[in-house]
Parts: sequence; structure tokens; C-alpha cells
Amino acid sequence: MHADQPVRTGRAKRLPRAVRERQILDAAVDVFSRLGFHAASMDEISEVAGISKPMLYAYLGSKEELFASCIRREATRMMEAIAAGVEPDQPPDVQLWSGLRAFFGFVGENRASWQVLHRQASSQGGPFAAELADMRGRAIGLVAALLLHSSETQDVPRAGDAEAESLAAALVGAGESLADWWLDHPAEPAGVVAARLMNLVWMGFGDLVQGHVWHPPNRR
Amino acid sequence: MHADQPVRTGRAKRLPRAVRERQILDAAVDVFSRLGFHAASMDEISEVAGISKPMLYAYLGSKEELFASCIRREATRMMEAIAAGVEPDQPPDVQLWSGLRAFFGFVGENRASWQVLHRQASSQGGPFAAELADMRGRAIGLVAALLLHSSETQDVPRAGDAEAESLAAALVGAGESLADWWLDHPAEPAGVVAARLMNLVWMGFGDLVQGHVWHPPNRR
DNA sequence: CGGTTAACCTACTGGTGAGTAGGTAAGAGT
DNA sequence: ACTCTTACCTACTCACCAGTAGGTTAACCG
Repeated sequence: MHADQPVRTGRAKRLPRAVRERQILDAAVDVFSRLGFHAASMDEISEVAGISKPMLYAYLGSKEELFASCIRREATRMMEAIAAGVEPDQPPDVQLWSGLRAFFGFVGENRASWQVLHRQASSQGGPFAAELADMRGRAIGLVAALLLHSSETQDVPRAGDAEAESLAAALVGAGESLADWWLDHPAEPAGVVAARLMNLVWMGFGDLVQGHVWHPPNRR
Repeated sequence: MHADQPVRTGRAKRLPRAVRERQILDAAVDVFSRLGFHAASMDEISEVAGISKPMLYAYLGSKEELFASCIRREATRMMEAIAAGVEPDQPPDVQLWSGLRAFFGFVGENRASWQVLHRQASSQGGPFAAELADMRGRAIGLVAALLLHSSETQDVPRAGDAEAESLAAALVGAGESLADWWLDHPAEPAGVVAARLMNLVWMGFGDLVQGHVWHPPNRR
């Protein structure tokens, strides 16, 4: 995924702090994703990063602070990737579709990031899960706004804020979960997984079993 | 959730092995769910169980074996709860509905079990995740069969096995995920959460934003 | 009431990993 | 060339925890 340092031999080359910090975070995400927070050791992270342990502490603080930094960085990267993917002045279903594509695209190309963000962060309690909850909250807000706007264009009065928000929560949850499932079934291409979720949540089984499917408008 | 032993004072009362084993598993589920596999210590589990550490090893073997026993027991309990809840000779949507109710009912009354099953087991690799994958596989099979049957009753030719199975996977994933979300929003009653998912996957947003909702047939 | 079994204990070992003390050298500024 | 800063290191300490050795007492059986 990220290029690994060759095996450490003696002293590492001197590099400016900002560069080292990035390398350390890359290494930490890699190790945390493979082993989980507790089983990951600072020794291993330092080794993968190509430096010695005291550097970790000098630059990123304690193990917990390092983990939190990983989560923050990856969460930000992901939200930016999604924001870059949506097409704001399209109809709601197309917006949802492009958001899903961007999301699954990111996860596919950054499996380690997703592993850390979703599985690790949420199974540690406390401030880590909170960091995640914050990101999820923003995502839910976006989807809820989409739904509200979508029901405004129809002239149906009934969709309230709470209704929209909880449906959005369910959809975001479904997305997280499907991405998680995808980690264990990596054969499928991102587009297929995204399309599957799109159909599920937009059409519903009730329509699908009758042969009604949703498909994207064919531009490009 | 489970009644805790009062504080250990000296020697514990002598009890038959089967009873102690159950107490130990109860304690282990509790501790694993709160702390996760790695952070949980055998000392703490033994303390919560009201016995001393060597008893754990005498009865349930190593830490890993103990964890695996927890997963197996809780997975079995859950599948049985769901099986007991479905009503086999109802139409597909009602079957799905009763399955969802049973599922969320179980999770609501056994949050610790769910925490161990879903979050902990899946974030440890290897044999633990495999144990889970097996259970999930069975659940997916059930739902897929339901969907296939459901599309047979309509005279639509197109739903193949693979299609049904991947949709089932998505639905099961959505259920897992919504249950997970629910852990952090315990205020909602089980029925509401179940109904939300039912509507999402059966009707889809496309219908919901137009005011079409699914509701259970009103028996009782 | 002895004797056997099985439930139960205290008290250790060995290993591992977080975090630190204290020192070395590479490059920048003068 | 000479110092100063800062990137970088080796080599520890200390705590915690999985797993065990070896001993104790309660119940049951004759």
C-alpha cells in the first residue's frame, strides 16, 4: 500500500520534521490496521517507519495520541475524497450515487485507512470512538439534507427532520457495514458494491424482487 | 446486565463444574465486551466470575480458547433467538419483519453479547472472525432463500442466486451496522429500529420520499 | 469415620511492551 | 573552523499479564 522503508541499518538519514511525521503516521496506520490498537507495539511502528522509538514519542506523543492522530488524519482524507466526488447540482439520486462511488472508491484504495477508522477506532472506547462519531455525524447530516431536499421536490409533506436523520443514519450504517464486508471479499470491484447499495436503499427489496432496478443516467 | 458476584472474600463456595463454567462465560462476555480481547485480562475475568485464575485455565483453557467459547455460545444463542422469532408460513415481507424484530430484540436484551460478537470478534483476525463469518453466512443464506422465494411468487425471471445472495449480504450487513449504531443510541426502542430498517430495505428511499411506507399487517 | 476426588487457593515465573535517561552526530548559521 | 540546534540513537526501568507449580479444604463414598 504505502512504500515500506528498506530494512533499518544503523542510523537513519536526517529529514525535516514534517516529512518524518508523515512517514510515522503512514507506518502507524499500517501497523494499527493489521494488529489493532492494543496488539500494535510502538517498537513495531518505529521499525516500519524506519526510525527509533524515542522519535515517536518526541514527535507524536504517547501511543494514544499517535492513534488519535491517525484517526483524525484518515477521517479528514476520507471526508475530502467524498466531498470531491459528489456533484452538487444533480438530482438527489445521482448525488447519492456519486457519493457512494466516492466512498467505496476511497475505501478500495485505502483499505488500511478504513480498517483503522472503522474497526479499530470503534472497538476502542472513549475519545477514539468519539472522533469517529463526529465524522459519522457529519456524513449523516449530509445524507439527511439530501433526503429532505429530495422529498421537498416531490410535494409530500410528511418527511420530518427526525425521520430523515434516522434514515440517513441507517444508510450511513449500511455503507460502513458493506465496506467492512467488502474488506473480506476484495474480489468485487468498487462500482459493483456501490451499485448494490444504491439499489438496495433507493429501490428496496419490494421493488427489486419485481424487477425494478435503479441505474445511473448514462453520461460517459 | 448479568448479576455480578459480590466482592470476593476468601474462598468461594464449591459449585459443580457446569455451573461455574456458565458463570465464567458470563463474566468473560461481560469483560470482553467492555475492554476488547487484548485489553481484557484473565485476572479481571476471574475476579468478575468470583473465582481465582487457575480455575479459568482448568475449565476453559487458554485466553484464546475462552474467547472462542464466548463467541460460539453467544452466536448460538442469537441464532436460536432469531429462529424462534420467525413465522415460517407468512409472506416474505412479514417473515423478514419478524426476523428483524427477533434480531433487534436479542441485541437489545444482550448488548454485551452483541458487542463481543460483532465488534470484538471481527476486529481480531483469524479463527475468531471465521467463527463469526460462519454465523453470518448462515444468516445470509436464510435471507437469500427468502428473497428467492419472494421473487418466485411474482412471475419475474431475473433474480439469480448470486444476485439474491449479494443483496442478502448487504441486508445482513445493514442489520449488523444498524445494531451497532443502536449501541450508541440506546434510547430508541427495538421495534422502532427494526421498523426503520424494514422500511429502508423493503421500500427504499425512492418510495419513502414519496410517502409510500411499509407497515406490518395489524394482527395483535 | 478414614480416604479419595475435585473444587479451590496463594504465590510465583517469564515475557513483553510503554515510556525515558542520557548521549551522539549531522547540518545550519556565523 | 566552531558552536548550536535538532534529528537521532542505545540501553535501560518498571509495570502488567498469561500461564503454572504446588498446596489446601470441602464434599462425597464406603
